[in-house]
Amino acid sequence: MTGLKLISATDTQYSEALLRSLDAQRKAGLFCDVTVVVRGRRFRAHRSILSASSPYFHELFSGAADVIELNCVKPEIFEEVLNYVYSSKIIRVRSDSLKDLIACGQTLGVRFIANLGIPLSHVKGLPGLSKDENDAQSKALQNVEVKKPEQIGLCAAVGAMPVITEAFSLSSQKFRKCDLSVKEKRSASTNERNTLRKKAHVVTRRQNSFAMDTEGGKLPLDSFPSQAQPDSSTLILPVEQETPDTSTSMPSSPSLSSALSAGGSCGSSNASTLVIVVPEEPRKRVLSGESYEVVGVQKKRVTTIIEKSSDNPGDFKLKLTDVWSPSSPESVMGDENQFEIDSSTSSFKEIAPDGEYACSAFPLNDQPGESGFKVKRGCRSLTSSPFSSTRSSSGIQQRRKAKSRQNYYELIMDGKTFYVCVVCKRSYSCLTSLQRHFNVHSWEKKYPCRYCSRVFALAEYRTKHELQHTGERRYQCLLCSMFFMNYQELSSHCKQTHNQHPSGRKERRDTENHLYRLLPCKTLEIKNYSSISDDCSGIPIISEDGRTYHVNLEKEPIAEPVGGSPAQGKVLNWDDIFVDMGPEACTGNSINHVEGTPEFEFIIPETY
DNA sequence: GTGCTTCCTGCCAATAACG
DNA sequence: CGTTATTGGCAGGAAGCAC
Repeated sequence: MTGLKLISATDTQYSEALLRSLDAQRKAGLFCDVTVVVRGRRFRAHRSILSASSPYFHELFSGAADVIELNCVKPEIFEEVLNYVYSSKIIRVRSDSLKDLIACGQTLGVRFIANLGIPLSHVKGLPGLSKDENDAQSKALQNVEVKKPEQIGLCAAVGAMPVITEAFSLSSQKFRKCDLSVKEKRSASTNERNTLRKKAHVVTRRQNSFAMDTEGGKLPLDSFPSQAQPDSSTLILPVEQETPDTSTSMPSSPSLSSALSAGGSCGSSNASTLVIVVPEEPRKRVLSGESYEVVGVQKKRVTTIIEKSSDNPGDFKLKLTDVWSPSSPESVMGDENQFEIDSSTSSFKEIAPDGEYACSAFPLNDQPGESGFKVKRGCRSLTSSPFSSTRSSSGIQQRRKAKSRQNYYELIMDGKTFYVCVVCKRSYSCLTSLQRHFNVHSWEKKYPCRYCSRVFALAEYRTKHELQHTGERRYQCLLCSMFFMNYQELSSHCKQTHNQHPSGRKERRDTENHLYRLLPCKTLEIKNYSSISDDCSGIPIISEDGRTYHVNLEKEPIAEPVGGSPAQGKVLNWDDIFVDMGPEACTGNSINHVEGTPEFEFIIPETY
């Protein structure tokens, strides 16, 4: 029985290729079995595709309808929806049509399009979005034209549960209205939807297909449209994922149209550029070798209005970015796919370095075994393009990001990119800051103190902590020659004793005339920290999450400051380290380096 | 309220890894 | 060897906490 393994393989390009093939068939009129007539304009399509993408059509096609007349939307809007259904991309849309597009997506239950109208306010730390401003903006966004889920039938009681509303009713008179607590709040938008809905007329539809009962009834789980397995007897409105689980969390999506209309409410300046993060359903991926699933791998689609065209005020560009992101730091790396939509052209610009749409030319990850093949790094095709220069520079970034773990969302506002932690939604202007921060969540690396049992998530925390053990005072006030252990002590001293800022600055940006000097850190000259890794040598340590680590004390000896022989051949003694230790430096049980116990205490930050 | 400690994050330099 | 990615130190503010 040895040597037998179950092999799983996933063709990650299949779905993309299949969709392209179906789209080609649609455009060629091949095998189309349904016609949608929108204000006299006919659209041929495949019943199964529409029904799988839209609960609206699913209900309609539950009957025997071959021809559907749909007058509640504009033909050009429906064409965009249809393009999305067959390509997963929004190819071209004018900003003044976006509201209609979102409304159409909500009406038809096309989640991606409907979710374009979810507020920005859930992203923390954005400039100009303080707590109060966040609240204010949230309130402001509720007043704009975009219909948030709660405004169209989502009440607090149901939370993230899908809600049956009359949103998909073709004739609202035939159905009872939802008795929801937020009735008043949604009234305005509901009326608007009713207006749209009443315009709709279906030539053929299944009888009683829109019956619903929300009075005390348990609402069905939403599964549309990505995992379209709708209950044939109900219609389900796609709703925002509220308060996502941190393990599979995704930030709530900012509102495209809200931001468009709100304009300068986001940030200090009138925002001409903003980004929308639209989450999709977490996907499960099967890795080879063992038949286990990585749950929580997420695909984020970042939609960016790059700029408004100066020529046509109504035109804008959309940049869509797909980011496959593992929720776990041990998960596979993701890739990132971008393309840019230019409203003034019929084509879109690729920003990704891939020759094809990024997702088709670049597997979901390049780890062997994931999909049966491996894309060698740097070998992705770079086809000639009029935007080659842009592609080149962004391609570098793409490759960087692809190499790094994608534990973030990108958020672009006013041309500035922010990186949002998928766990805590903090935003960072520097990707390195976020990557460093993420270890607070993942604890992928652990930084144990050499003198006690504490372990830190950041190397800097450990360094500062160890300075307390050694008592080294590196900060010297130049006015009174006193030494201090850290900047905070120095700063406090300068302000209290000398009534000056330690930088000696007159202005905030003045970096000259420091009132202190910083001595080299002797503590850190004792190199080769012990580290925790997955190496099987060394002392095994079982962390609180049940994983086993090994501390290699042979390779990375625990420092022995007293008479020890530090690495790198430099002999240090306490006189080299201590400036003025004093009795208080050894208080408590902080120093136990003699024992060198490998049983670390994991210090979980409160913010974790 | 005050003082101390810890945490956070933009910025930057050093180092490692890669092609 | 040049470029890119990673790591970690520093500044300085904010938050938390004890008193």
